[in-house]
Amino acid sequence: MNNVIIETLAPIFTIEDSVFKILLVRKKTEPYKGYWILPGGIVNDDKTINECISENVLEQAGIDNLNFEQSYVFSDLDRVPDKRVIAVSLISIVDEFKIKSHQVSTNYEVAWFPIDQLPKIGYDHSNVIDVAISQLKIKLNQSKTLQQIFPSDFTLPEIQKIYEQVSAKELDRRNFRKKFLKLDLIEETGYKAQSVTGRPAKLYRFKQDIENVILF
Amino acid sequence: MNNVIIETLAPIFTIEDSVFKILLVRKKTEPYKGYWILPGGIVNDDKTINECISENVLEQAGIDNLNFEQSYVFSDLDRVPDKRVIAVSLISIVDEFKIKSHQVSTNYEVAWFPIDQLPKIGYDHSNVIDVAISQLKIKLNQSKTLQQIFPSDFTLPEIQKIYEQVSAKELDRRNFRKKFLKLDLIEETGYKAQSVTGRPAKLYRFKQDIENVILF
DNA sequence: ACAAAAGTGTTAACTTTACACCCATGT
DNA sequence: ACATGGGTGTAAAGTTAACACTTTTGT
Repeated sequence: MNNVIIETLAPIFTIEDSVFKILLVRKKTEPYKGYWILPGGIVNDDKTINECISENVLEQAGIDNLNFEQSYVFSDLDRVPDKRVIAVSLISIVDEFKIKSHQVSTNYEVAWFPIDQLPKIGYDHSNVIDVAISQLKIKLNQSKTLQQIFPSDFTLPEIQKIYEQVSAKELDRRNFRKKFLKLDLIEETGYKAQSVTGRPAKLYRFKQDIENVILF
Repeated sequence: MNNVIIETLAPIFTIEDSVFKILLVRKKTEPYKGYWILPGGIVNDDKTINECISENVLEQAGIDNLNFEQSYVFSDLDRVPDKRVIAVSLISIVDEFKIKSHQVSTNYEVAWFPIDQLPKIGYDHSNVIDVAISQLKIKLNQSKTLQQIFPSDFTLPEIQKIYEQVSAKELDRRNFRKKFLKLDLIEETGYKAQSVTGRPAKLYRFKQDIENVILF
């Protein structure tokens, strides 16, 4: 006998003003009515897990064309009340610009939360989010992941702040710059960022067809 | 409607005489009768995926008390003929000594194959094995993984050969030795390996409670 | 002119690489 | 005694780490 249901869950991350954020949707029905949960849904027999999560994220969060990478499978017997549901979690990383220009409205209440200021989370999704965050930090050591967050212009201080958060220690600005530039992954755009205060930083972009190298 | 079945699959690796091997079982029934496949089985609603794979591996391969780490989820619609089966693959790494002293006989035909000399493989398990091998190579850069393969004595040339296979390039013996010893993970046992030819190598063991560091 | 953050260069410490000879064992 | 593979040291090149002053902008 086999009453196992399989669902997908999508921790979707972005960075806004050097703050890591995750997208959550508010649950409209019991159980956990009013709580925030990850987008996702049941896998039917005519869909792969990638098709399933893409459709659910579009329907619930209004974002299309994301890339997903497998995070982890959660199979505890009591992770969903009264049913046996195994969850496959799939991480996506999206840039600020894509969200602002492409996210469409849905029938769901959707919001981005800083990862250290999460609301009340339903089911075992706190656990799913914790696992995804620790994997996100590992992924951010790869140049291709960084490129997903910064497909267009960025400044070196912005990137430095990411690494200071990921490694939880401060880095020397001069050494960071030297090391990063030596990798030969990025080039100056010739433009400068808008400075809020202080000297404006140079804007850089990733070169085309970069290698996926370990950064730090 | 939901006719999705979930199964576990276990690529189990060991190293014998510096050769990477994987454990396979011969399928006794159609489809793929006579082909070799990974141990594993259907997940019922009263088992986590870890419980499921542990029981299946014990029953089929006769090995108990393995540690498993998630590899990947395979959800292509046609990966199993006539049914919709999603597979969760879980890698285990086991040492030669444990196999020889603890593996018990089962009703299955079981064998270890060098990973570059695989037999005829059933279902999509070639693909599952390929994914597992590439992840195994990444894992072998961690000290804890190496310790799983060498819980007791080993020689430095043995370990060097592993890295030469993983990185597909030759390393200098003197530099390898210096770098590895400097990590302060291992200690001399005072004994020497049996030499087939040439000077016998010193035997080392891992220290207790080592850090899980990146090796190369 | 001042506050705020970005940009830049040099030196010392450390790590990595390249390289050749001797040692312990079995035959 | 010889063949085979293991063990050892040193010097040059490259990388990382430590450190302070100047520049550009907004107010």
